[in-house]
Amino acid sequence: MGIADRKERDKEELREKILVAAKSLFLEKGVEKTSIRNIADQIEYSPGIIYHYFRDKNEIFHALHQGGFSQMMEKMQVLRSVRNPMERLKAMGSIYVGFALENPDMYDLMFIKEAPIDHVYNSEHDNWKEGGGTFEYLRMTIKECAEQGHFKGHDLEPLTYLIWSAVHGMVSLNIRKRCEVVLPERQNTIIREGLEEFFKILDRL
Amino acid sequence: MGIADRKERDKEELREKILVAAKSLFLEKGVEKTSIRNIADQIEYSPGIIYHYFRDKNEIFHALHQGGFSQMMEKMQVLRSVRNPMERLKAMGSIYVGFALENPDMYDLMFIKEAPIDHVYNSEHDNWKEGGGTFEYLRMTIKECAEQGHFKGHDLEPLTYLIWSAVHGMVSLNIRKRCEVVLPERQNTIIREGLEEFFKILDRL
DNA sequence: TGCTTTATTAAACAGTGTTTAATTATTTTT
DNA sequence: AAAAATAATTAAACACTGTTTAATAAAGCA
Repeated sequence: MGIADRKERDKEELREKILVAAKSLFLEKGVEKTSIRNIADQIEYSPGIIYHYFRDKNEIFHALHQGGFSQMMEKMQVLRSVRNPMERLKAMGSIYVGFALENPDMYDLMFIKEAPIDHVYNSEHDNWKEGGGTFEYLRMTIKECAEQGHFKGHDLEPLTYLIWSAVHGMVSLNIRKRCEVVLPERQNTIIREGLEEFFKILDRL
Repeated sequence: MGIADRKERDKEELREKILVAAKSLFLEKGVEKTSIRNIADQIEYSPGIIYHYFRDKNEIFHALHQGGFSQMMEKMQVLRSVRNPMERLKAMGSIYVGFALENPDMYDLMFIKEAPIDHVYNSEHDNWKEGGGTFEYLRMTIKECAEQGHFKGHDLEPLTYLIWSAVHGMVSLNIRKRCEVVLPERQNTIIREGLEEFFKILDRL
């Protein structure tokens, strides 16, 4: 069975090559402006071959999309050592922002780019990787905060959404270049400073 | 000179027709998926004619982009009657969200879609229409709140950015369909509920 | 009327995603 | 080892895209 295995590996290898090439091109020129022919050129194969490994361009997008969530969850692992839920919540915000600033194009892919319409939620669909897991973790953390006496008088589900939105908003406005309206001398630091203000607010809730 | 005037009007008329067609198509199918030929078909002219009125597709995008800000500022006019700055701030949030939910595709155009790279900030560039005015107004309102004793211990510039981001975040996550992670029964109301939580927080600052 | 300018178009160019049929390479069977 | 079957890969085509060009039609003016 070694031969079949090796063939399987070879196939997997080319699939991986396509993904690596697609990722570098997507992040460099954007999804829309990267053509199948560009990817084929990079891996030195004909364009047609790509359709033997992915149904269409969207499927390539999705494969990378999933990879992004794995990558982010990886970074979140350090939160395990943070016992105090409010500290954990704030640390989560820092990690989230850090990930977004270090991988702006991947973040764009994950949270800003329009999700292709034909995104079918089949049985194999792993909600954890697709971001639901991260939100679930945020929800749990906020619930723990509430149990420790925070967020009195608040409805936790919309509050969770608001907290996520605040951080996402700062990051996405920056990524999509809507920050020119901010005072020029503060544009580079506005996200981290905004996060600081956010922490001050959270501490008082 | 009447003839020249009429010609001017006719020209303006076709320009307007192109914009109306482009807008309806952009909002219906998205900018990327609307072709010049689609627009030409809709106005029953040949594709080439469009390049006599707009340099390229981006210029059409920008014309609509600007129109969106005028539209939004229009809605903001009612704020003039709100004397209390904190009430005005909250009302601003409601109007902002209202505009976004009523015109999701226009909002997308204004705040989410990647701004074309070649967006040159020339002397005629009207910062007011381009959104800087709205942010300036938000900044002033928050400053007034501070003068009335709110936001003690906060740095107002990043706080302003944070407040904008919170509202933008909620709206943009919704528009780009990242809300499936929210409890299903609350997805439709999550933005307005999130805004309510936000107001509760603001009231205590 | 003929001449000039303007408005409009048809056609072409170089690019796109995707599908098809043909070709090459590899594995399996005889 | 030769032939048949299967898989991997490609070249070519199709129907699109944004944009530019040169040709045509229309309008205004002399």
